[in-house]
Amino acid sequence: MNTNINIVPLSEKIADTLQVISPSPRLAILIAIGRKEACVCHLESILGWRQAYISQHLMALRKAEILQDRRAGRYVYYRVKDEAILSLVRDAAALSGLDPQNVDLCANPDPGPACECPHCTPETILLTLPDIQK
Amino acid sequence: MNTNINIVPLSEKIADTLQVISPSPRLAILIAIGRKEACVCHLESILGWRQAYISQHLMALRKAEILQDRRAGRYVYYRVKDEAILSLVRDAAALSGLDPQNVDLCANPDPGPACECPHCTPETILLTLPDIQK
DNA sequence: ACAATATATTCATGAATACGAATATAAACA
DNA sequence: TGTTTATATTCGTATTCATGAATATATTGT
Repeated sequence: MNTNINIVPLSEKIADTLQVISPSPRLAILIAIGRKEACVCHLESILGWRQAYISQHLMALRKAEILQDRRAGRYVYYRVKDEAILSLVRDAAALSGLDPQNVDLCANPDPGPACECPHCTPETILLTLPDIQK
Repeated sequence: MNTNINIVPLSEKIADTLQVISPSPRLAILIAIGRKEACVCHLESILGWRQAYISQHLMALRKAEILQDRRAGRYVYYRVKDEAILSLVRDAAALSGLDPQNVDLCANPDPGPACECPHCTPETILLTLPDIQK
């Protein structure tokens, strides 16, 4: 069967997507977001990286239309547009000799008290918290 | 549930695999090989690239244990060790807005008369062919 | 032994990427 | 309005990668 599809342009298009997500900081961000949404301070707390560094990678992922952002006041929440990305990351984990379930287990963990966004600390709780790390 | 799995080393391990396969020349090679095996001149014929260029990428894929090689006289045949790699490439194609079936349709096409390896031109046919492009 | 063919490997150079530092922008607070 | 907080963006530099050119190695043919 003769096709009009040429391998070279096909693989270039596939490469465009894979090369956006394959740097490890971006994989970490995608896994950290998981199937929920997360804000930048959330990601800072989970990953322990500088805000500007995270923002740079968010910018690349946003530009590639892999992430969708939603602003709520000062906070910006990011969500993975297509869960197939996460599925692909799990498959890549399996290929790397890892248990794909570990990717799910890592996904969007509780960042703990370091993250004070409304998402993690609803107002009613925030008002009662002592002044920590301020 | 608290896990011992840290996102950062997990994503670094996944990145190791994804970064080996995500350059478009390597994707093209993996697709060209498909679920069969192919030799270097086969790939030359299909992809239209220089032999040394293809060999460099084959070396990287071999080093990452993604490809398995088999020598038959002068000819070296390459095969994709784990079909999950091809599955992942198909998924990446879908994410890139392509029809994953197109990846299968491209896989290991007939290279035509340019490839004279025993694989493509069994001896009985080779003996009867006129002297073309020699 | 030498030549031809198939393939692998190394090195140099230019391009692309990674990341830190600095700074800009937006929204809320005093 | 100015300050604070959350986040985005730009630029520079070091590092890594991509690829061409040259060459080395392995096998077969004469």
